[in-house]
Formats: sequence, structure tokens, C-alpha cells
Amino acid sequence: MKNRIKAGDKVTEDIHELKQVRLEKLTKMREEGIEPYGGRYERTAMAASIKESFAEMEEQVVRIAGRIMTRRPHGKAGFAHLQDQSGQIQLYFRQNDLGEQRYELYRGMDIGDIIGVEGKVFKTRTGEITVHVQDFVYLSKSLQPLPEKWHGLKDVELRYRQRYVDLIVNPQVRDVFIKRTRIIREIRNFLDERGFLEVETPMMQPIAGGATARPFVTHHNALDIDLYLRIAPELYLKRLLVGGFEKVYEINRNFRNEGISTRHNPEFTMVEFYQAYADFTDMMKITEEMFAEVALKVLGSTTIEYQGTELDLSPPWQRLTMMEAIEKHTGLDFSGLQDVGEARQAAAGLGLELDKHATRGEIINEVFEEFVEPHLVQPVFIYGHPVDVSPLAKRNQEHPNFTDRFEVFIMNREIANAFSELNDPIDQRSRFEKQVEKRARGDAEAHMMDEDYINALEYGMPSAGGEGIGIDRLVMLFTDSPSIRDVILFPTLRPL
RNA sequence: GGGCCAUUAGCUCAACCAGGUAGAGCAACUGACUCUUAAUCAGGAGGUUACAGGUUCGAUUCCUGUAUGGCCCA
Repeated sequence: MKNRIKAGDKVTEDIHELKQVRLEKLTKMREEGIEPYGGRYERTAMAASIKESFAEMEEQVVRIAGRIMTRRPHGKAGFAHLQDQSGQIQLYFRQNDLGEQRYELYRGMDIGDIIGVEGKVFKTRTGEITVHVQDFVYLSKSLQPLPEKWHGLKDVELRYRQRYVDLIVNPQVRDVFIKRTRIIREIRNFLDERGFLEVETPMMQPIAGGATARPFVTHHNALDIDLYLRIAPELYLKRLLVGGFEKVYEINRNFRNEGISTRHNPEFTMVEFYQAYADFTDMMKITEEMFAEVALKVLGSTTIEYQGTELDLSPPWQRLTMMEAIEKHTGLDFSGLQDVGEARQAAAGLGLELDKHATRGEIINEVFEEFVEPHLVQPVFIYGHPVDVSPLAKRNQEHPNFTDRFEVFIMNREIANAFSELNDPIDQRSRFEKQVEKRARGDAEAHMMDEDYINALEYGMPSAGGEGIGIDRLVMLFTDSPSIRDVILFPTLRPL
């Protein structure tokens, strides 16, 4: 572990020299009657807006506020850069304008200090738009030295643990998170415009359903019951279809108790949406349109570059059944292998190791994940998943061992999952029962029986199409981020 | 959970291969400088080399373990 500020550090002991110097400056300011932690400061401009409309702003007096990022004092005049949320702008301080005491305050200023500035906009001899400071006040004295101005903060662990520092010194990080917010806003707009109603369903659930994953467990003291953090909102959203809401969606966090990787964070954000009287083909159209529209609005193009690969999001996307995709990439035609034994043998021939309980459908899914996914770069709908791995999806009418389900793959990653929703309560019960059997065999990810959900289906759920899209992975694609931690402000880390 | 890699000044990095007691830039400190911009110039300071052991006359360097993180795999 590096010598870094930790929660619970005994700050009163062994204060670092650099911090000690700043504490002394703080004391001196107070002795001179200058409050280092100021209050309200009314601004009339932002750094970026001054630069954008310099023609109108020139010679105007502006009030701006932000953090000092550079400092170049020389003698009785000097410069600094001030950073606000919009960007940076240069400041020019002169002893003649400020008087000796104020100028000394500038001389003692540290990188990281937050000040409010009043001054006149002008352009320096070298052409940089600058605010000629007439007066300034302290809004916050910084006690910690910031990372280097040139290289920024590179230590990834520190960047994640102290995101606030990362955000101060690495402007591209701020851009990623602004984009994230805009992406989510455009998804909302897209769904709102089409008449979907945004709802909120439980994050704490007595039965964790709607996905294949291990849940986190928590405890409610007053009720004295264990509750699960949700792994998906699916079963609640479909209860709302039963209740008569015909187009609903939810954008919120899900929690899955599994490993952490560049593509997995224990808490992550999904949008799930459901449309009554639609089916999975409608979901395909919505997905293509949504991705294209969000890309166009946020990035200005439906072509994006991810880690050196150009991706074309413009509709229509390729559509391939899972069986076709397997045949294309392995040469195996499972439609001719109706028997589990034959399927197992074929998979073994490809070098795949299988669970001894694996069903034909599970084998097909395994072969797909292992041998096809790595080839799926451009956006593609893979549809027709085996019923064995799709306990909540409606069966295909012609091929009842398969479902009317699809997943979207981009850059080898599953990014969306959708299907025609299973609304037959009797079939749903038997699917749950199969899941419960798997659970009993030790599969902690298999579904639990949800009697109330069955009860809801028994009242009658309209036919519907539904879909879930992983927001974090989408943001990764749209911001060219290699790790999910780059698009989550405070990713899960082991505490120090 | 497994494999590989990393951890040196507040930050970014050297020195490690071949063991000889740690060096630079930025930041900070002192001084000079009234349009600079990675400001410049001069000076001085800053280290339990993540932690704990081991080998050795001597360990940042070699070995073992631990911690945290990264990448890959499950």
C-alpha cells in the first residue's frame, strides 16, 4: 500500500510536511482576518462561455469561481488558471491593481485552492483569453497537494478510490461521466416519447428473480426477515403489465453477487422495458432505433469507434438464430442432433467440457457462448435460445424447445436481452420447477419459485415483449472505455 | 478461486537484469523577476523503496509470506 490518505487516518499525528505548510497558511489567513472557507459567490460567467463569446465579453467585468490549477507568479504580476465545471480560463494578477496585501495572498495561493474572482476579460499579448483580476475572495483553502499537472493521476487504484481527485485533474474522466448522464437521459426521452411510463419497483425483494445470478442477502430487523437485493426488476415490471400498465420501464441498479472484472461490477445499471401486445420482433426494432438515436444525439453519429474497431449502429442489424450462428462458426448443425447424447458428443468434439446434468439446450447455449460469441463484433441479434436457458421467455410456436428470445451482441459482449414474455402460468410454473430442481442440485444461480408471480400470471398477463439493456456496457461502448470501472463513478473496491 | 504483473518522495517515473546503502521532473519551500503559459533563473529540503520475514558482511534489487490493485482465465 502506498503512503496515501486513508479513511480513519490519525490526521492529528504525523501530518505530512506539504499539508503542514498549507495549515500554516490557513492559520495566517485567519490571523489577517481573511476567511479561507467562504460562502455564496454570485457568478456571471463560466470559463468556457467567456472563451466562446470573447467578442461580446471583451472588456466586460465578469465574476467566476473555481479551482486554481496552475500558478505562474513572476515578481509583481502573475498568472494562474482557474477551473470550473465548464473548463479552464487564465487569470492575471497585478500588484498595482490589487495592492500589496491582496497580491501577497495571490503569492501564497496553492494549486487546488478555490476562489471567486471579479475581473475584466482581455486577451494577452500571446493571445490567450484571460480575466484581469480586480478582486478575489477565498472560497476554500485546499490542504492536500494535487497530482502533477502534466501527467495527471495515473494510478488506477487511486483514481477509483479517490474519484474526486481523478475528476479534478483528468478532464477526460469528467467527459465520460457527462456522456453517461446524457446517454441515460436520451434513453429516457426515447422511451417517454413512445409512451412508456417510468416506474420504480423494489430493490429489496423477498425472492430474487428475473435473472440467472446469485443475489446479495440483507436483513430487515423489524420484520425479522432476510431480503435480497434485486438481481433484476423483471418480475415486478411484468406484474405491472398484469395490473394494466401497458408500457413500462425502469432504469435503476441491479446487484449480483459475483466476481469483479472489466465487464462486471457487483452493482450495475439496467434499463428494462415492457410493451403489452408486442413481441420480441418489436423489441428488435426498438433496440436498433434506440441505439441509433442515442448515438446520434450524444455522439453525433451512428458510427462509433471502440478500442480501434469501427462499429456501425445504423439499422437494420444482422439477425441470426443461435443455431445458424453455431453452424456458421463451428460447422455443427444441432438441428440434426436431437438426442442429448449426440449433442454432448458433438460439443465434446469441439473440446468443450460439460456439466453432467447439462441438457441439450444448455449444451447448445454453451457451444454458442464458447465458440460464437468471440466472433460477434458488429451489432447482431442472436435469437431463438433454447427453452432450458430461458425460463421466462415464450416458446416458439414451431419449435417449442426454443424461445422467441434474442440477445444483442456488440464487440463480443452481450449488451441486451429480450423476449416475447411467457404469459402461460402453467408453463411458467413448470419452468420454475425445473429451476428449483437445478437449485436443489447446488446451482445457486437458478431461479427460486415465485408463487406470487404465478398468481399474477393466473389473473392473465397480456402478451408482451420485454427487454433489458446493460447501461454500463452501453456507456463503455459509447465512450470507448475498456473497463466498466471507467464508467462507474465509484466502482466496488475492497476497502482499505 | 487460479495464473501473470505491479507497488520507490504528494504526483509521474529512474535505479533492480548482473546485491554495495535511492535519483530526476512536476508540486511544495527560500530568493530574483509587472503579458507568462509544462514560465524562467538561483538555492535548499523532502524516502521505514507497500508490509512481515528469510538469504547475505551488505537487500529497492534475490527468496517466502501478507495486503492492495491491474490484466487474463473460471
